[in-house]
Amino acid sequence: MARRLEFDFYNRDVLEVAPELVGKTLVRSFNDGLIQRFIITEVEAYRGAEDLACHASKGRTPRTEVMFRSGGLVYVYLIYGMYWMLNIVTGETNNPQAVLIRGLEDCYGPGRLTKKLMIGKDFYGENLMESQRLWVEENNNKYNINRAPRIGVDYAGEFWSSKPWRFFTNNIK
DNA sequence: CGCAAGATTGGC
DNA sequence: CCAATCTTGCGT
Repeated sequence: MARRLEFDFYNRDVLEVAPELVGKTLVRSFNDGLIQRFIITEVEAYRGAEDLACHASKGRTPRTEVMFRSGGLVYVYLIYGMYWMLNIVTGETNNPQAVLIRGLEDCYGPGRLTKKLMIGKDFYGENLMESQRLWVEENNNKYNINRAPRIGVDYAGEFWSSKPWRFFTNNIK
């Protein structure tokens, strides 16, 4: 079994953490003992209060509060009344950042993968360094990383929506 | 307190 | 192309 990623991995700038999360293994453990592992294939970085595409640009609210904490926690929110978005908080305290998990091997789409992994509201604030039901493991295989603009953030204006803060690999399906 | 919009998806 | 579906943040 591979090593679980710890605090020092997450507590860095999101632009360092996000591309390194691609190729790592997301692990979901269920009550009945079933454990599922998926390689992360696509992510997006949301970086600080100044990033108008980042929810934290709205300030510290009940929803965005967890992003203001230190790295390694989970930020989940409901979009379009239907889909839960899974994010991993990064960076130091009071520097609101998060990585949106957009794709896993065999499962593309941020709304689809949370449905598949049964991740919802009750994962808000989950500690990936201690959780018994969700964490990320090291993966020593190397994958090439591609960069592209983030998806669905035109509302933030071209300056922010054009930043190449989506990271993905095509080594894996 | 009302309301418009949303880090999406699947169906027509 | 567009409806679904409901939380959130902001304006009144």
